[in-house]
Amino acid sequence: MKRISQRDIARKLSINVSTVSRALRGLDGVSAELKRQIERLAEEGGYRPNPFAVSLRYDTTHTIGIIVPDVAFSHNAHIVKSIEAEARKAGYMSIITDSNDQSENEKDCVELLVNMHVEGIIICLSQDTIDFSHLERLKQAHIPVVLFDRVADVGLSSVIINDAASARVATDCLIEGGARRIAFLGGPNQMKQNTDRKHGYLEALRQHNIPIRTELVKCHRISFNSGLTDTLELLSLPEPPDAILASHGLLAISALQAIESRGLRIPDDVAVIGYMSDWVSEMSHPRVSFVKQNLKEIGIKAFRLLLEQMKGDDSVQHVVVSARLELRDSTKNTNQ
Amino acid sequence: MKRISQRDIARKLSINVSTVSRALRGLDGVSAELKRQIERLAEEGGYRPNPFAVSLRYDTTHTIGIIVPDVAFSHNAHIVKSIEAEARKAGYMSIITDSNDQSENEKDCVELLVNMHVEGIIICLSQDTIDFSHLERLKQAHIPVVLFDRVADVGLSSVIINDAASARVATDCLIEGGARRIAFLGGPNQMKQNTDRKHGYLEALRQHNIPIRTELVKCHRISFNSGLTDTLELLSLPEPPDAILASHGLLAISALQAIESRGLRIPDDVAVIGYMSDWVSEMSHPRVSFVKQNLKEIGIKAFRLLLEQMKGDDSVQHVVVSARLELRDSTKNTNQ
DNA sequence: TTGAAAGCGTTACCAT
DNA sequence: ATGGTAACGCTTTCAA
Repeated sequence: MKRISQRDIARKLSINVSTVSRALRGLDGVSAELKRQIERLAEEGGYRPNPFAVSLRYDTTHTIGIIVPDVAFSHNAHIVKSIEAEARKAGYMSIITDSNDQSENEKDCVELLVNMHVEGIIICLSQDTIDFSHLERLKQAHIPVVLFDRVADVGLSSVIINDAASARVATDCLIEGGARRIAFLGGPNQMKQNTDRKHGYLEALRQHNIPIRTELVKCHRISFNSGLTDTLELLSLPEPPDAILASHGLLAISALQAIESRGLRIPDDVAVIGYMSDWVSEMSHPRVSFVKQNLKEIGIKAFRLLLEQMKGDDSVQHVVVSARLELRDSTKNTNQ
Repeated sequence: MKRISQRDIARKLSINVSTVSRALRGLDGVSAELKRQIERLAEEGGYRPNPFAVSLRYDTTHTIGIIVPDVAFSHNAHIVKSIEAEARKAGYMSIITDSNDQSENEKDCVELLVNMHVEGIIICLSQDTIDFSHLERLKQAHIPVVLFDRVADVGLSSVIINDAASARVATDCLIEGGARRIAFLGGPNQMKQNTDRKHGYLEALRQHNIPIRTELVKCHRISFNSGLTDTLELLSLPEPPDAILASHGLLAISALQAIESRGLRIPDDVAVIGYMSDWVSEMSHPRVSFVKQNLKEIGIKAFRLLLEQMKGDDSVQHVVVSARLELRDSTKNTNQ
């Protein structure tokens, strides 16, 4: 019930706490005999150092904070898991918070983590974040921050994938498969991630001299329903698309359903490529060809960047983890 | 950079820390004028109470621990999210740990959380946990524990769904759809959850006077691959099943793929019902009829049970959150 | 209304 | 080899 402390052990042996402290940490300056006794009592009493006392003493919490839009979404969950594992290895605890993809909550998460005295924060921004004052405040307070996936140009270190290039490659692939009217299903335009991917898509069209049709570009709030609505609209166009590049797993899955609901075949009538996790692609039907992101690597890199900052390095670094196209059954190509 | 403390404020105003403490907490015994000054300095300096000092003082951490087999799996992620939200409302931080569905790691997680001095732990056991000594130790240490989903008869409070009944209803549904050779795809038999569901399944068969065929019951380690292997084996039987009840999302999805790979139709050749989250069912193809579990409710109930214990109530309670069948496209029935 | 001091558990430093 | 003490930031109790 009540936890045993060094003082308790000291009292039982009629010795001083400082001796207990030394013994328990294996420092010398304690006779072998006494050390044995102390260790036995600690063992019996189930002694655990009180991490709060230690934190207080050293003025260091060995804790980091993580903010994601939705931990329950496969992509984020895997990255969080990876960050957590890497942090643990380095002796850091992780506090995971969820912004529900809303900027409002995101600010609360920052507040919470700052209050908890975390030593650093890793953030994937909400899709509606346009005001970065909370990030500015972190910077001013010299709290290490690393952004990943959804980043912003605010002078903070970041880990992203090669968004533009991967979108270009994906679009190339669709073109090679014979598609000429390729739609882009993305998120809000304030997201740099989205504009980068869109630019990659547009660049591929340009290189192949395919005219850009603005009605084929749908950039709204990312959600299953908006993906469904947008795709149905696309399919109702006088000249509907023969391929869709979806920049988020939710959008890709909703596109699949919309296409199927219209009785169209994938990939014959409409080909699809999406950004998603292996598991979501594996589960989809037909299995969606996807931009495979090394989620584990993203997590590892993000934590390492944070660690450097926490150790005093104040350089701003941008890491790009390259993603590659994985062909499954929603595209016509079979090469690679 | 350096954080401002009450002492800093006190020094600037040449007053005592205790006065600052009282002012900042809105206790009376501080003149309005002085209080104003203190609050202004606190505001300016971005003062935050040091949670470690507070924890040390009150001997209370306001922190709970959560252990799940895999946070990246939709079902668990949603429950964790719910627990976390409910805990936050009550002023508790959550430390989320992942056992990777291995008993070995699960013990490490318990160790970690105990070291962190969490006030209570909510656990979903690993599928291979057969030794409960770590739970026993928690009980002896009077650390509040609540099990959910995968529980054990070790005298600890728990939150589960109506496993047996839901499996019986699901099996009934398959029978009503015309199935006579129904397979059960489950997890290891040491899991009470699994045996309960299996019993529900068997009971339904018995009630309908359908002979029990042991070759149709596959209870192995839960994984995508084992689900695939088991289903392929089932389909290779001289008399293959005409329906499958899968007790886990991974197993259901792998069954779908196995069935499809054999060129069989769902639900006409083989009907399927699975235990899974809404999102996994929604994403599957055909959309799997599923036992819908109120994940949010499970999380809320689990935390509330824990909270009661943390407040001193030492009664062991077992809560059942009832799940219901949701029909989609992998079964022939259209009623309900 | 304000101050002084003790204490939470731990560690570092200095003394013995 | 061991003890004593101060300090981390905060709250509480008692005294002024």
